[in-house]
Parts: sequence; structure tokens; C-alpha cells
Amino acid sequence: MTEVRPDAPSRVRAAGLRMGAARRQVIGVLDGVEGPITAEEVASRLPDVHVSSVYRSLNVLEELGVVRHVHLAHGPARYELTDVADQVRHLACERCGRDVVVPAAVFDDLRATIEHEYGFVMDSGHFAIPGRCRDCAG
Amino acid sequence: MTEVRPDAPSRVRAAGLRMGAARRQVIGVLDGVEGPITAEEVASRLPDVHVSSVYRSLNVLEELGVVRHVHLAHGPARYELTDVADQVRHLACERCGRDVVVPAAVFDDLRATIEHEYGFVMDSGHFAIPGRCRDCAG
DNA sequence: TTCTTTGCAAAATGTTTGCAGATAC
DNA sequence: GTATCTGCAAACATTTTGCAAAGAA
Repeated sequence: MTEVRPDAPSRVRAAGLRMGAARRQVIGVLDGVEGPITAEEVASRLPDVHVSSVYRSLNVLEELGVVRHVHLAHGPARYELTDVADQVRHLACERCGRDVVVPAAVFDDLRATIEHEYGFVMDSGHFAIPGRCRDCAG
Repeated sequence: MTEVRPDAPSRVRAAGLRMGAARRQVIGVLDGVEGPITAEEVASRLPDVHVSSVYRSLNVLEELGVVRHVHLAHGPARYELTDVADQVRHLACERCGRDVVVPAAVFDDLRATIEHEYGFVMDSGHFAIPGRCRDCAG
């Protein structure tokens, strides 16, 4: 798991696209960090890759389903590999900024209720649920 | 309910602030529309009030608890009067943009679970839950 | 060799801020 | 009268885009 996920390059080429330097390195960075990070943070770890190329890479990889982004609060979006992102949901403390990560299954009952009552299929991973963490709630 | 909420001016003055033209008119607009609207939309209904004054008014009113904003998706924040906003939650269709409004009580079970298991107190009104509405889920 | 990708600079979007004059109390 | 509020212009933060050169297949 310290190497780039092997399926990303195949997915890129299966879409008729190419594996340029920026794309490969962006995936490498996301694979090497814990938790979602901003495009700016990705770029700062890749001195030879321009921020705009990071954004372009992230957008392509997102369309291919390799990457997802989450909004933890106001401010820049944060990106992570889809296989990681799909398992978790984010609770963002509005006071201290802490990102409380919970299993996606915590939302299953709500998901079922909302789908049953409103026909709405939730994608609860895209925006964090804001609130107060344990330390800040008192 | 067609007049400006009478408690807003009192709250403003109780905080040692003043009721200028922009503040009063911004409240008037929010009171006259259905659902949350952007700062730009507020400004477009008030030709004599500059957008930056709309933002400043909204920020002050939000600190005083008169107004809230919600992020329905990407793009600008949307503002509404707190007494309305507190009763509802938003489900935002990522495909057609529809805003499905549901009673806040739909989230009560999840709220209790998350508070019990993680000590996290949800403020689920600040960001909409994205997903697919009934028409787009097929 | 051909079409894609990248770097760079510039634009676009949404929001905030500094300042000087207008205004509420 | 005095401190706050407002309009305007400019700055700011994040993301997107046009174009020409570099690179993948």
C-alpha cells in the first residue's frame, strides 16, 4: 500500500487518457497521506507540478472515480482516494476545526428513511456534517 | 408575517448596534422570499444597497442569530431568517440542483446516535446533504 | 506522429476589507 | 456630536481556462 494504487493507471488509460507526470504524482501524494488534503497541499509536495495541473489532475481523476473531494467546512475542498473515502464520513467541528471521522454505516438508517420517505438517495460523503466535537460541545 | 420580524431591530440595538438602511432592507428581503437566497440575489432586489453592504449586513445579522446561511452545493452561500431555517434541513440534488426541504426532525435519530457514540453535537443545517432526488435517482 | 497533458498567466467566482463620507441615536 | 454604517474600489482566496510547448502512446 505504499505504492500507487495499480488500478488508477489502468482506469486512466481505459478512458483513452494518458498517465502524465502530474497525474501520477498527484495519486502518489494522495496515497501517501492520512486523510483528505487540499489541492494546495498536494501542490506543495510536488515542486515541479503547477497548482493548476493539480486541479486538472484531481478533476480528471474524480470523473474517473479514482478520487473524491469533501468539504470539511468553509475554505478549500479536500481530496482523497475513493476507496478510502467511501468507507467514512466526516464530522467537522465548527469551533476547533477537528475532523471526526466515522464509519459510513452510521448513516445507514437515515439513508434508508430518506430514500423511503422522499425518494432521495443520499451521498453523505460530499459535505461534512458540521457541529461541535466532544471537547468543544460543553 | 409580511412585515419585518419585530425582534430583529431590538436584537440589533441590544447589541449596541444601529439599524441602518442596508440592514433593515436586507431583513425585509429575506422576510419576503420563500427559501434561502444568495447575497447577490438580495442585492439585486435592493438597487440602492451595495453587495458588500449586503454581505456585511448578513454577517452581522448572522452573529446576532437573526440570519443563517446554508450551502446547498458548490457556489454561493444562501441566507434565510433563522426562525425558518431552524425548522428544516436541505437535501440538494447534485444532478438537477433541486432543493428538497425536509423537517429537521428527520435527523433526530442520527443526531442522538452521533452524540451518544462520538460526543459530537450536529448542526446539520449548515450544509445540505447532497445526493439524487427522486426524479434523478433512477 | 498525433493527440493529450502540462506550465504559465490571466480570468472567473464569491467574499472581505480600507477608507472617506453619510447617517442613526 | 460621535460612533456606527454604507458605498465604492481594491484585495483576497479558490478554482478554471486559453494557449503554446512538452510529453505519452
